[in-house]
Amino acid sequence: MGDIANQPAIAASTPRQNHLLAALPPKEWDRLQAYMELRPMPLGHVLYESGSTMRHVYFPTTAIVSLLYVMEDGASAEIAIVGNEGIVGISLFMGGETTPSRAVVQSAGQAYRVPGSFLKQEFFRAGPLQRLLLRYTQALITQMAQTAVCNRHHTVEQQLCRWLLMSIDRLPSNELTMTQELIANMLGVRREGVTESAGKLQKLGLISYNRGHIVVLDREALEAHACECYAVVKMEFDRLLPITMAQ
Amino acid sequence: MGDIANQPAIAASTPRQNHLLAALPPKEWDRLQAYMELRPMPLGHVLYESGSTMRHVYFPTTAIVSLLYVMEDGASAEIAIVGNEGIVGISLFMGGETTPSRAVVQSAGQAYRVPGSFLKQEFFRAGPLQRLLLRYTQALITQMAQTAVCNRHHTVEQQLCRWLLMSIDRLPSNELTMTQELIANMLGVRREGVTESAGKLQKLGLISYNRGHIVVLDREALEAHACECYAVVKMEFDRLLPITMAQ
DNA sequence: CGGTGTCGGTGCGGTAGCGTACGTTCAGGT
DNA sequence: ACCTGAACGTACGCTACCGCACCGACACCG
Repeated sequence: MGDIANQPAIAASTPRQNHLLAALPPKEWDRLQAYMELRPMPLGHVLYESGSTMRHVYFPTTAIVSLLYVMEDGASAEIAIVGNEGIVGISLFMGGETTPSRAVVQSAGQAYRVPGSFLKQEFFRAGPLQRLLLRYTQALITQMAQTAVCNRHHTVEQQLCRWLLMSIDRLPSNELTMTQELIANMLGVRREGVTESAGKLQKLGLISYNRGHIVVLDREALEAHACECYAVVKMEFDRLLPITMAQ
Repeated sequence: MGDIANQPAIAASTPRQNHLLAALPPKEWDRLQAYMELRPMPLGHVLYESGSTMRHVYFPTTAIVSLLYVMEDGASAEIAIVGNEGIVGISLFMGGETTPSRAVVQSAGQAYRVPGSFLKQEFFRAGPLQRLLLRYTQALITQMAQTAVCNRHHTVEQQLCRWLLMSIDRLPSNELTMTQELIANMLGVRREGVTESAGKLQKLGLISYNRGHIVVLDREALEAHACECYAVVKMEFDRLLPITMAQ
């Protein structure tokens, strides 16, 4: 549709599409810029494996990355989701270097890559970058906490609504490319459960989907259908990271 | 039993019982000491209400604090658990000042209280204290992430085992005072569910309980009964915070 | 000593989601 | 044009857990 109009040329990302990068003051920004490298993020690409040492951090612009925990028996569950509002690889500056979870590209796009050692060095200047990253980390913590609550108390249908909303919030349009099987992996439920819930949402006219292509038709109704978890996390992100500057 | 021998007098806490405080170098420690105040932590006491501004942080010594999310309909779920290995109130130095969750004393004891403004100031010296707190925060993140996974995939019985293990890890003995009703609130399940699982564990000889008094009889078997989540979190805490110094 | 409230045990119908299995529809390749 | 495989639909028995209701046991208190 209007995608081409919205994204001139082949939509080469600009760093400022990432909200964290956009919020940096000029001086911090200048130092960082030299080390940034734009990288393609194909669907399914694994940025970090569980327990592996991280060498880079990533600032997504158009890509969406899922933080996923994979259990011994192969079952999985999404811990959090990171798009152009955030950064992948917080454990680098938090001090642990690794995490027990996996970072995998959930929606193809692009991200800026920065060497971990350099970001760490910048982080410990204890300036605006540090404050920004810490605030983001707190927002991420809220998201994880709410995921725990949601997993405990809410139905698959509610969780699907939340997940769809969180995803399109991180994309330029109201469409996303994602099979029901993949969504099931993220939510940690059966594929059939997603089929059923998605079918229900389609019948209600909230979404339409077709072979891995999902369009959100009625965003407001979808919000009404979701559990409170979506709103709680969104409000907390807006509160902690009000710097929703030039996209 | 040997409790009296282990805890001379009425067990007045010493600051170094908290692992984070114990790990501080002398200089940091000296600055902090003047601002610390030992506080009793009665069962059920609410340290922070969801969304309220935090004025202090707490370093538990003998108390255990639960980070609990309470939903609109009154249902609840534990997000994480903090004992003498940690600190309550990370959002103060992370930058958000508040969180959408509640901190409530799950096991009575004591904690050292420090004014938030002072801790924040110390944190931004970007020295050992900062590094320590950030590492702890990452460990906490792992705990929350694993809670999300556990809520998704594991049975009440497995979760109960995990919860018991995490609790006694933070206490000097293998006993804890906790009704099944309270445990149910923490796990976000029905009281009857806890009754059933606890009864099973008792029949197996892993624990014994009586009117709010639980004794872990066979720790190893309990670990074997728990899901992998317990071990994952424990290993991550040990890795990130190896400073398990003088208790 | 008996009353009252907390704590725990049990039972029963209802249901969301699981595991499994098998079908259908569509896209893309040779 | 056909074949293959990916994506989605449907159905069935099963289990864990919920909501509710009720009851017994013990502890503390007047």
